[in-house]
Amino acid sequence: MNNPTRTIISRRSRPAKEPLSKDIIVKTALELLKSEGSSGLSMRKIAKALDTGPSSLYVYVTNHQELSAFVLDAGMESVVLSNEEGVSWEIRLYETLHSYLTVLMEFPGVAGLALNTIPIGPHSLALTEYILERLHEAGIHSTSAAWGLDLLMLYASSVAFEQASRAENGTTLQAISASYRSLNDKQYPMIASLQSELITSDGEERFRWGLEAILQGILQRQSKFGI
Amino acid sequence: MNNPTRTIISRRSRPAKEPLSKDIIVKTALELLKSEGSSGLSMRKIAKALDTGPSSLYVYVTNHQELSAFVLDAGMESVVLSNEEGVSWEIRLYETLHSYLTVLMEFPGVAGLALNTIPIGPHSLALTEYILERLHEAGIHSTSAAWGLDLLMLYASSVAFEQASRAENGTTLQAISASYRSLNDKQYPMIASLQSELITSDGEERFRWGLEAILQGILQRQSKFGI
DNA sequence: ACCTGAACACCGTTCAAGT
DNA sequence: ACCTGAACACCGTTCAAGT
Repeated sequence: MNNPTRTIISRRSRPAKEPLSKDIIVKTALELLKSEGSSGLSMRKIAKALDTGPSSLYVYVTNHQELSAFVLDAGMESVVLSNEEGVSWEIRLYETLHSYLTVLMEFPGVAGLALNTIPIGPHSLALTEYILERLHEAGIHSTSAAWGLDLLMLYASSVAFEQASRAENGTTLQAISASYRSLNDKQYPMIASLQSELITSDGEERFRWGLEAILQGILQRQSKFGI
Repeated sequence: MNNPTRTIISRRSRPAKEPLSKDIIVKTALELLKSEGSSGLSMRKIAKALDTGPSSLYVYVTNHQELSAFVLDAGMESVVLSNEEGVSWEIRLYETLHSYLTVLMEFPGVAGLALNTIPIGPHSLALTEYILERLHEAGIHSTSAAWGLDLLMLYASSVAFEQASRAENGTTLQAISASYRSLNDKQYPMIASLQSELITSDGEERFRWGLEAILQGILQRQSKFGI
């Protein structure tokens, strides 16, 4: 098959422009999202990055919202489903959701999509399946498992969304603490007395705290009511 | 001072246009949000509703984001802080957060703002103070109270946001259940087996379930670690 | 079958000019 | 001090026209 006389068949001179495809559109969109934040996810910018006009994209994607759903799922590809041997379901769940959070924060804008979009792409489904497996291991079944899944993903997504959108808006912690400090402590005594606790933000520890609170809540509700 | 000869001084003929003010801008914006969804919250539409050009708004508001923050707080005015006598902190908290959820869903778009924006307006602060009071009653203090507050508000806001944005996108429950039904149950056995539970959606009951799970989680973490 | 240009109906924001 | 018009730099989407 490998005829030596045809050695220099050379890469057949590629057309100046590679043809478009859903795949490279989604990939380009994801890169733009990473480099420019959620304003990078615009039909026009994606088109420009691909050296074409916005109308060209509509051959591969029916509208901006559908593209967003694809981008979300593509982003989910890099979530690591923790699968070490001999590690408790709880730790594996935490590690995985932490990875999910990290991915969402790496691509600002994807977090918004995660709340907007029904996660039915293959990578999202893999994550969903994984979480349900861990809950099953924990003895959480049926309605508790379904609603618990929802609660856990909602938690991680909204933490990421809150974080990302405040970062994009340039909301500094200082601005928040300044506004709390200026409060009338007669009118808002609880807020005033909890000032420093409200501002504290080791994100990592806080995220874990919330996750464990939710998990314990789910477990306890289940054992109490046997739902 | 009241000279009878000047009786018919009459309401001095008002100018054809009432002067603008931050107040009526915010009120108009809130109405548009209610009637048109989150796309109603645009400088141009608000201006048109006030029969002026968009540039006029910038006298009273520095930009769209600041206006959004005002609108969010104005929306919070109608949250009912449950204050019946002899009712447990838990029920009062549930009722109040349910009212918060209802308000957020009545104004689609406000839910997004609640996640975007630091809630430092007077009505938001009143709600914050109220929740901290109830947590205090429940014996939840310090870091647990601060983080618990955050978790509860994040929960209600994100449930509303998810609901509202799916409503705006026209995502039907049927679409979701159809996509779950079409799944390969070898690849996603857990999802397949929990199909009906995943789709179930008595919003009310589900919201309450999540809220109680979170509260129990907070209470238990506190008693366990004494944070 | 795919790509393009031009157009339509929108955005937020600025700024010189008017009263 | 307030309001206006016009402009700038953006959006998503459509559609007739080209290859």
